[in-house]
Amino acid sequence: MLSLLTWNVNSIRKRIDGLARLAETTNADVICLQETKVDGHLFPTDAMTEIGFPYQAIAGQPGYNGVAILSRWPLHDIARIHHCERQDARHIAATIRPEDGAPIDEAIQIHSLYVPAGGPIPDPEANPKFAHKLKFLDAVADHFAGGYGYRDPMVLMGDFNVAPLPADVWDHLKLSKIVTHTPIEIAALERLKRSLAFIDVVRELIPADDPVFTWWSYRAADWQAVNKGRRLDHIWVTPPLKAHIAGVEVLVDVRHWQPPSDHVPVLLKLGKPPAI
DNA sequence: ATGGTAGTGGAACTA
Repeated sequence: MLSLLTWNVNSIRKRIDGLARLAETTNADVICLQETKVDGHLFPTDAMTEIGFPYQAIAGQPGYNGVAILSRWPLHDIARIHHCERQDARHIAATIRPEDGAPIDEAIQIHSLYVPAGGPIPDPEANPKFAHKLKFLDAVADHFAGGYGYRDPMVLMGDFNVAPLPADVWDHLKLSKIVTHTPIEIAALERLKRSLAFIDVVRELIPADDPVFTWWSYRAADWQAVNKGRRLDHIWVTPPLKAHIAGVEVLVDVRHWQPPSDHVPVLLKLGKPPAI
């Protein structure tokens, strides 16, 4: 069994205790992080090694963005990927291999992705941040379509900043013109999904009509009572891994841990496919 | 249509 977890930490330096607790409670083999908000030389390398993740692929910048992959197993072919002619640290990939002892049959490529939030106005003409978000989603789709095949075992996880289904937000009608849930973004996310025939693991196991949220704004005093959440964080796999999906969990309780990120982790367990 | 909070870095920006 291989456990992979994704979490937008909103500053890794504020979430070291939370990551230690997650390492203990989930036995994750691999953790993909987004919004580490730290440049490389200030990344808490030693702290992450101490909690069980000596292998680290990091891409950082001061103050904003920042992605990483932490692993109990060696990481190969680390790639810091840039889109839209920017140097933003939003996409990093690495491969784990069975010959290193990882509990997998074949090498798996793992991607940690942080899609731009897109600003408040859902109009690419009026809002350059929203235009960037749409272009970024297309660029990632082109990157996958051009450089990989859907037969490659791959896990793509991270903060995609889009809640595609009606049950991925607290009120579909109220949010249909709100950035993260507009039709134009959802269409761009669907194009990305089709680039490698990705499978949305959470919706593979949880009925499409069941509300699932991974993010609650900091600005609600009692986030749980109000429960105005959205499913912005996702785990997708390519078709070869579909039969290996052994479980998925949104760790909602982590939103209570102090001090909290506004996002919660999502956990995927991959096992051997059932014998036929 | 506004404001509510968190984080970085030490003001203004991003989310």
